Amino acid sequence: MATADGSAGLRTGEVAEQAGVNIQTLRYYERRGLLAAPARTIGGHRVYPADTVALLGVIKTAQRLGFTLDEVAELLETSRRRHPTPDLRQRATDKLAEIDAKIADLTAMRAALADVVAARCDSLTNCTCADCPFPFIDISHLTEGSP
Amino acid sequence: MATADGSAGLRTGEVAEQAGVNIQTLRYYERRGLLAAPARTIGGHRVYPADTVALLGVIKTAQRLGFTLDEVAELLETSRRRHPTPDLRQRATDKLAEIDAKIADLTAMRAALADVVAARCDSLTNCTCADCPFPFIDISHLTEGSP
DNA sequence: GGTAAGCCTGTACCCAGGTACCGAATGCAA
DNA sequence: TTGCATTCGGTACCTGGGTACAGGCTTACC
Repeated sequence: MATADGSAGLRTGEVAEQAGVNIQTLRYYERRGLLAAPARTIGGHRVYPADTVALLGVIKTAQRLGFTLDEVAELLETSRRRHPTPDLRQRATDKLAEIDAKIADLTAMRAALADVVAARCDSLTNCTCADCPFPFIDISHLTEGSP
Repeated sequence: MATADGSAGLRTGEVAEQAGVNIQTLRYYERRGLLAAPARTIGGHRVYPADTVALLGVIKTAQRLGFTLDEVAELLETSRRRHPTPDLRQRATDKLAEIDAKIADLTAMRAALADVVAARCDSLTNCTCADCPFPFIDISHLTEGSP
C-alpha cells in the first residue's frame, strides 16, 4: 500500500507504537478531528501516512504546553483548509500572552520554592523556621485567572 | 462563635465568597483532605477558622502552578502533622526541577510562536511562507515526559 | 414565633482526555 | 488453508476536578 506522496503507509499499531500513544487514542483523535480520517485497506483497516507520527508529536507537544485538544484541532483544521487567514497568527499571538502569563507564574513559584528550599522550611502552613517564605508572601497573590 | 485562636469563625458561604470558590468545592476539598474538617455549630453547620480563605488561596495557586490536588493534600497533611521531616523541602526540590522543565518548554514554545507571528505564518503544518518556523523545527523535539 | 436565607447530606452529573473490553472481521505468513 | 496477531466499530468505563440538584434542617432577623 502506498500513499499519495509515495511513502509506505503505517498501520494503527505502528503509528501508536512510534508515537508512543495508545491505539485507542488514535481513534479518539480521529473522532475529535485532530487526525484526518486515513485511507483504508479493502478490508477496512486504517493506513496512515508516514508523517502521522510527526503530527502526533506536534499534537502532544502543543497539548503539553497548554493547548487543549479543541484548540489544536482548530489550528490543524485551519491549516488543512489552507485559506491564508491571519487565524494562526492571531491565535499564536493570543497564546503568546497566555504563555507569558504562565511563565511569569511559574517563575514566581520557582522563586518561592527556591526560598523554601534555601530556608530549610519544613511546613507549608506552620513552618517554624525563621524567615519562612511560605506561604503568605507572594504565593497567594499571583495573577489570577488563567487556570 | 469563636475559634481556638480567638478569631471569629466563618460560615461556608462567607469562605466560599471570599475565596472565590464554589461552596461545593469546600466540601469537595474537605473530602479530599485539603481542608481539615472544621468545627460545627450545634446544628451541624460548618464554622471555619478565618485563615481558611488564605489557605484556599495557597491551594488554588499551587494548583494553578501544576500541583495536583493530591500533591497539595499530601503537602498540607505533612504540614499539619508537624514532624519536621525534610519532606516539604524534598518535594519542593523535586517540583523545582519540574517547574524548570516547564519553563524551558514554555520558553521554547514562546520562541516558536513568536517566530510564527514574526514570519506571518498561516498554517501549522503546510505553511507556504518561506522560512516557516512551524512546526518541525523544535516543536516536536522538546523534552518529553512531564505531561 | 414566624419566615426567609443559608446550610446540611447524599447522590448524580459535567467536562476533558483518554482506556478497556467486546465479539467479529482482516492480514499475513507458513 | 490454516491459524494467530491485528484491527474493526461500539460502548462502557476511568481519573481529575469540580457542580448541581433534592429534600430537609438551622440561623438570623423582625
